[in-house]
Amino acid sequence: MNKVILIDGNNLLFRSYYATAYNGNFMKNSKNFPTNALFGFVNMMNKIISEEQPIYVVVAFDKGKTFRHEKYDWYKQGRIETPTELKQQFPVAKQILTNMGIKYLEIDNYEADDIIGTIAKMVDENDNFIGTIVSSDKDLLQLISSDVDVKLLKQKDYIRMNENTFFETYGIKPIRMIDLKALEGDPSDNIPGVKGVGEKTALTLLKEYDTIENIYDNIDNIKGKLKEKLVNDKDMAFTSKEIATIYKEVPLNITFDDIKLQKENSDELFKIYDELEFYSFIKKMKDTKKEELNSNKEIIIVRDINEIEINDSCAIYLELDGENYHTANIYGMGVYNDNVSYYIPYEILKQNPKFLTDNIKYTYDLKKVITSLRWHQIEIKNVTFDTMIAAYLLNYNIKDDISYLASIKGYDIEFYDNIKKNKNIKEDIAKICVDKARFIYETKSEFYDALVKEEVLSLYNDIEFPLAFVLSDMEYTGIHVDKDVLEKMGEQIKTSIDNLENQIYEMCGLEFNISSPKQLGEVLFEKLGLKGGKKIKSGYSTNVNVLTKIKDQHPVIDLILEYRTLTKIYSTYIEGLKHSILDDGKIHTIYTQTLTRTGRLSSIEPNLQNIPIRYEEGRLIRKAFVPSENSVLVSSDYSQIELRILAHMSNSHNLIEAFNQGLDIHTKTASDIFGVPMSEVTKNMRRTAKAVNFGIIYGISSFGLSENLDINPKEASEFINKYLDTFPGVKEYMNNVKAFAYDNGYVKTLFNRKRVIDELNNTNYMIRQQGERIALNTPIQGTSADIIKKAMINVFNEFNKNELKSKMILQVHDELIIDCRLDEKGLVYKIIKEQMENVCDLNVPLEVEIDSGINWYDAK
DNA sequence: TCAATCACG
DNA sequence: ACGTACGTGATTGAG
Repeated sequence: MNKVILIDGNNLLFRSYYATAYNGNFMKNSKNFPTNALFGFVNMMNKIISEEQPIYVVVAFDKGKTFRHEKYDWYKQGRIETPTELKQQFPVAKQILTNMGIKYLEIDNYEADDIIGTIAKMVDENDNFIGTIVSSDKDLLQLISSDVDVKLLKQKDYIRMNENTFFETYGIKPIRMIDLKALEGDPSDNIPGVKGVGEKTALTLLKEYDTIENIYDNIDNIKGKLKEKLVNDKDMAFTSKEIATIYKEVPLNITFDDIKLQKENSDELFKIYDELEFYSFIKKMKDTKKEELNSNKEIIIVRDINEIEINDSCAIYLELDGENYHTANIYGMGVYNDNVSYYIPYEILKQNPKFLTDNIKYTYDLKKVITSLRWHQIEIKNVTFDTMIAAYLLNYNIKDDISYLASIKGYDIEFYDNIKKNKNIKEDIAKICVDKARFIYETKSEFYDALVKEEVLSLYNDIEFPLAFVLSDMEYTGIHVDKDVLEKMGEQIKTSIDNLENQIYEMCGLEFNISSPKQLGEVLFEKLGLKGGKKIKSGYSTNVNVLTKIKDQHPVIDLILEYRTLTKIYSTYIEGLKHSILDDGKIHTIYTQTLTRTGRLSSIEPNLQNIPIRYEEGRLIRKAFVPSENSVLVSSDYSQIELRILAHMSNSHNLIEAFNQGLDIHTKTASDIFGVPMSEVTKNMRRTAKAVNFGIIYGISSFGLSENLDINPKEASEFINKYLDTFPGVKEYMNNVKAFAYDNGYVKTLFNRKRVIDELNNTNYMIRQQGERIALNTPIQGTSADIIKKAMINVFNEFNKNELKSKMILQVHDELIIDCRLDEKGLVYKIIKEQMENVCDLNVPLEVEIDSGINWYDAK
C-alpha cells in the first residue's frame, strides 16, 4: 500500500508565524529577513518526513481569489491582511520544499484545502493508495474516509483522526463536518452558521437528522426557540454549508508519480539554511548524513579471491601509503554498490580479480588508480566515470583528498593526513576505503547530471576523461635522465658557487647568508648604502629586477645575481632532479589534471614544466634528459598559439590576416604601433611589441606594461591604444568578454570549459580589476589548454593505431616531447604535425615547429 | 607554515 | 587614492 502525505502549506506557515511572533518581535537573520515562520515550517516538515517515511508527499498552497467562494464577497472580509513579514517567507518555503525534493502545488483561484480535497479524492478512488492530511485546521476533517486520515496538529503534538476516532469524538460521520459548520459556523473562516446554535446543539441535531437538508425537511418535528433560530437563518445555513464544503475538482492534471518524494539537494539546502542562519538544521543534516554513512552494510574484508562476487557496476577507491603513486604501496581497495561492500586487501588485488577488468567502475582520480595498479602489474579496465574530473569541471574546490569533496556533500570521512597519523591504520582502512567508494557510488549520477546541466559533458567526454589515460601512460613511461651528466654539472657549479661566495664575502666585508633576502637586503642597502632599495613587508626587496637596476652601483651585484642563478640550478635542478630519478633510471612526474583554474596541467614531483631554457647556464640541464635506446627526443611546439586563439576568438580581421600571411606577429605588431614598415622594425621595437602582445593576453593594464618595459605608464598607455586602434576587433572582443563575465559570473573557453570569477563581485576595486584580467586571460589560456589536450589524445590514439614503440612523454603547455624510435621518426613527425595542427578548425592556421636531438637540449 | 625568489609557458 | 600583469612548482630562510 502506497501512502500519500498531504500537507496544508499555508496552515503550517501561518501557525508557526503566529506561534512565535510576539508584539512584532520575531526571529530574523542578521540581514533582518524574518525567519520565524520558516523555522517552524522546516521543523515540521522534517518531523513529518521522519515520522511518516512517506514515498509520496505534496504541499498545497493558496493562490489568488477562491473560486468556490467568489459569490460571497463577505467571505474573506473578516480575514486580516497577511503581514508582510509572513508573506516574505512564502517563496523561501517553496524553495526549501523544492530542494527537499517535495512537490508543492498552487493553482490560480484555489485554496490549499481544495487541492488537498482533490488529491484526497484521488486517493479514495485508487485502491493502491492511502493518505494522511497534515493541518491544524479542523475543516479538513471532512475529508476523512476509509483511506484517508488526518493528523490534526495541536500546540505541542497532534491527534490522529480516522473514521473511528472521528465518530467516537463527534458521534457523526466525517463528511457531516460540513453540516456541523453550516449550523455552528466558524468565526475564523467567517462562516456565519445559524445564530445561537453551538457545537453541542448542532451535534445533537445531526446525530438525529444526519444532514441539514433532512433537518429542514423535518423542521416541524423541532420545537420552540431552536426551531425559530433554524428557520430565521435557513439561507445562512445552506450558504454556510456550501462555503464549508471543500471543492474536490481542482484541475491539477497530476498523477501520483508527480508527487513522489525526490532525493534532496543538500547543496542547495545548506546554502538556503546558511542564508537563513538555521545552523541547527545544517547540523542536523550533517548528522543525518553521518548516520546514513554509519548505517553501512557490513564490510566484507575479502580473504579469498573467490569470495568476490559483483554483479553490477560499482565504485572503487584505492588507498595508498604515500602521496606519490609512482612509489607508494597499495593498502587495498574499497568496492561499493547497492549489493556489495568489500574491502579487498593488496594481496588479493595482486591476483587480478576479474571484476577489475569486467565490471563497469567509477573512480575518484582515475589516473592515480590505473597508474598505481600498473606499477604493481594489476590490470584495470572499464572505468567509465571519474568524480574528481567531473568535480573539477564543475568548479568545485578540489583539495586532492576525496574527503574534502565528500565533506561538501555531507559525508564525514577521515582525511588522509589524519589516516597517516593514526596508528591503527590497519583496522580503520577498510571502513574508510569503503566509505569513499560509497561516496563515489552515491553521488555519481548527481555529478553526471550536473555535467549535463552545466553543458560541460562533451568537454568531459571528449577531452578530460580520455586524457587521464593518456597522462597515465606518459607518467608511467617516464623520461630517462642521465645522473652522471647531472653530477658532473653539479661539481662544476658547486665550485663556482664556492668561489662566488668567497668573493662576495670579501667585497662586502663580512660573511652572511646570501640566500637570505633579509640579510642580503641589510648588507646591500644599509652596510654598503646602495640606493633604490624598495621596501616590502619583511625589509628590502632583493629580486632580480631590483638588483639589475642597481648593478652599476657596486660590482658585487653581478656576483650575487650569478650566485642566485647557480644556487637555483644546483638545488632545484641538480640535487632536486637527482633525487627524483627512480631505480629504472627515469623520472616519472605526476601531472595534476584537476588543479589549475584555466584548464592547464601542472607537473609535480618533480616539476618537468619549468626546466631551464631561457639562459644558457640553466639550459645545459636539458642535456641530462635523454631518449631510450635507438631513439631521439622529438619536441613539437605550437607557435604563438595564444595569439592565434585571440585572433580566432576576437575574429579580428587584421590579426587573422597577419597570421594567414605567415608574418612574424611581434614584428607586425611593432610595425603597427610604431607606424614604420616591417622592414624598419628594430630589435627594441620588436621587444616592446612582444611585451604588448603578452600584455593583451594577460588582460592588459598600462601600469603593468609600463612596469614590465620600464617605461612610464603614459607611454605604455599610448602603445596599448595604438594596438587597440590597429586591432579594433580585439578591443571589441575584450569588452564583450568583460561584459559576459560580469553578467554571468564566469567565463568560458572555446570548448566550454568554465571558470567562475568571484573576484568580479568583490567590493575592493583592485580585486575587481584582477577579476577582469582573469576574465580576459582565461578564455585564451584555457582554450590553448583545451587544444593541446585534444591533440595529445589524438596523437596517443594514432601512435597506438600504428602500433608505434615511440612514446609521448612530456607536455609543457604548448609543447609535446616524444621519445622517438629512430626507425619511426618519419611517421612520428607526420603524426604529430598532422594531429596537432588539425586538432580543431580556427580562423587562423595552427602551426607547430618540430625538432629532434640526442637529448632535450638539442631538440630545440 | 609563510613569504620571497626564480624556474617555465 | 589606490598599486598590478596570466598560469604554475620547488627551494630557502625565518618565525
